[in-house]
Amino acid sequence: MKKVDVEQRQKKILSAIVESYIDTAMPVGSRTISQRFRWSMSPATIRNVMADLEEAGFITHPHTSAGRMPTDRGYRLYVDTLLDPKHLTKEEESVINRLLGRRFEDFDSLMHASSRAISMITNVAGIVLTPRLKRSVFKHIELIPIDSSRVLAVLMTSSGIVRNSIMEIEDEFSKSDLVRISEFLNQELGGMFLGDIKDYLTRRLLQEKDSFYTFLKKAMLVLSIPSLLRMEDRMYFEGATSIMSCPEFRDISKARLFLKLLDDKKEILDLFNEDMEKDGIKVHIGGENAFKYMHECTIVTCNYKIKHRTIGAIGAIGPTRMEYGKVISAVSYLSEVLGKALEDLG
Amino acid sequence: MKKVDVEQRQKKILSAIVESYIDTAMPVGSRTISQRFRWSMSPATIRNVMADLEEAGFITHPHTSAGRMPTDRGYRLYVDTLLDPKHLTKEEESVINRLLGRRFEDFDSLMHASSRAISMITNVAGIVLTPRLKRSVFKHIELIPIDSSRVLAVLMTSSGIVRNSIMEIEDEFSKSDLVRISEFLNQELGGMFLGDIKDYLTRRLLQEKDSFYTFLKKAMLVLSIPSLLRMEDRMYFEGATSIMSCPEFRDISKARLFLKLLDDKKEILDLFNEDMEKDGIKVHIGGENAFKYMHECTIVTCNYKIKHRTIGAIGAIGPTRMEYGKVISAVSYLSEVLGKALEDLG
DNA sequence: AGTAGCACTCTGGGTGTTAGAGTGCTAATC
DNA sequence: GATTAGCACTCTAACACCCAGAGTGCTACT
Repeated sequence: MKKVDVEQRQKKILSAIVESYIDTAMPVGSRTISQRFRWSMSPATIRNVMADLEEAGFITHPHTSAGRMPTDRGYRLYVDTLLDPKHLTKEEESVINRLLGRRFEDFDSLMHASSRAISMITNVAGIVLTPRLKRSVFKHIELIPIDSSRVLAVLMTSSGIVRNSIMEIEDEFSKSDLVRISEFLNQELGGMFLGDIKDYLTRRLLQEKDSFYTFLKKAMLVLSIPSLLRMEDRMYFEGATSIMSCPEFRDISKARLFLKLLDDKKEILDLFNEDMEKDGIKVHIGGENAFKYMHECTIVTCNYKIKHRTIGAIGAIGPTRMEYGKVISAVSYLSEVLGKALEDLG
Repeated sequence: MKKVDVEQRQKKILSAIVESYIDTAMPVGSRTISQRFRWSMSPATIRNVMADLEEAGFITHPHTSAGRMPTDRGYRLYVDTLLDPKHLTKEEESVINRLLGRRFEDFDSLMHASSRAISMITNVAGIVLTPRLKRSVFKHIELIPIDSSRVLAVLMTSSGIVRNSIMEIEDEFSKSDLVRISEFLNQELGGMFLGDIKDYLTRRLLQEKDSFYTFLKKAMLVLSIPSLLRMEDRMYFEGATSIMSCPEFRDISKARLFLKLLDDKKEILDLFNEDMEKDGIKVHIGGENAFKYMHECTIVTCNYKIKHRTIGAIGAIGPTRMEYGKVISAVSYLSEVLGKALEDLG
């Protein structure tokens, strides 16, 4: 890898190219730049600089007589060092406030609203991951007998997520069992991360004997209800339409590929989950993504927190040619708003 | 409106045109038909018949020297009287069984699986509406105090839908209130349709006095928790990708319109809700739809039932040129499967 | 170092042409 | 009288072709 030492003027011009290209989706020529921007340099000079930039791998041209466009590396440099932090405009903030300002009484619509807000502001697709259950804190469980063979279990986390599931029981629980079990669980597990519970109970189990042992066993059975503690992987998604108006999707097969990517949620999920480990905005540009379908996309993610603890992720996905400044600030801002809204909800 | 009296041979040929067009997406000429089908008629004869069919409004041609393609009216006649009921193939049934054969412990994935099944079999988009809450029967309500100012309400219907919501209370409920209220509601409302509850309680309210009056008021307050009894209008949707491979969406602007239609769920929802009133398969072809964005689409819907009572709807949406036979049988079959699965789930 | 000039290259849009598919009509045939 | 063959006509889709315009790279000049 060559050392990256791009002097001031080159940076300026790269910036100009990236921004112009993001704006128009057309390869930009030396003339355009020398006109569009004030600092006086003749097209010829700019051409020389461009040649350097091209050699360094920051830009290419699709054919000899075309203007230049950024490569992934070009975008990368731009995002990392050239992009001046953009603030959301008044209108954009008002969009967010309109969509997220009200008090949400349910979870689902909050998620929807968030992803919609991203897509509306940035014109790329917005994605919101539900808070990871395993990162949530146990608050309360309630076991409600429905009939002789079934129990409704309701689990609540301290961040206000409520999950419920109906559970078949085959005589193994008496009514008093249920009461004791829920009391036990509520006492023992309060404040514990859901992800840690299983281990904890297993450890306890090894220490106990006889009657309490079987009791504990039953209690664990309750928590093993698949859909109750299953690590939720839902993904809220909005904006497939608006993204289709990008000129890059003029070619229908490209559009189809993109839609396919969105369909195949697993890969996206993995990426988000991985990113969640780190704090702040993460940007994955085109070929940097391992997954081949993402090679023409950029994905921006950001974790969101409840009470200073990362609990989920939010992001945007669109063509490499996206308005990085706007997308990054929108995602970043919304991650905060969402966190707050979730705290309120809980 | 002309009287529709299309003699046998015309019907046969219309059928052939529709089927061939559905198959190839190309206007079909007289030669094609005379070759593709065995009954021996010369292209010339067929042309004459075609001219009649065209005059009657069942087919058109895009320009003089092109073959014929069905009009909406043509499709309509085909669907209503010419289509022989198609059975799903072994593979198709196995797709359904694979996707829906297992026992679902949660509602969400069942809905997803159903819409996915439709889209996989038919190659058009599958849509499933969640069971309408107002058509569901009250089974049980549980009020769980969370802290001094909040209560978690969990509502269960006899079809196994569980809805929960957190409710702010400002001192108006004591703990014993909550117990009494839930006992009261559970006794009084069992077996009642959720849609009828509000009226019922209001009527009761008028008859009562004093202390019981205020009690009832409180009870009603509980049930008015917006997200608890809000008539759920969620829609599960699958198959935007596969539908994009239809040749009609070669033109990106058409594709965009279609995606827009899918985005704007309200119109679709209205249609489904209306259709739910009637039993069985409903087919809306192109221009028959009131909503302009649907003019190039066909929507097939079918109600589904739990214990012989219609509770929701399922359907498919795609370009007018869809495989009507397959779509209709798939939707119809899945409505039954889904109903059964929901009964199991409950 | 920066710039002007120039030859060169490549694309995209427009035009012209043609083969082929399909029709409608008329006249011949069963 | 219904069917068919034949023929003139029409329209499209595909291809070749050309040309203006945009943009480059290089060289020579300031």
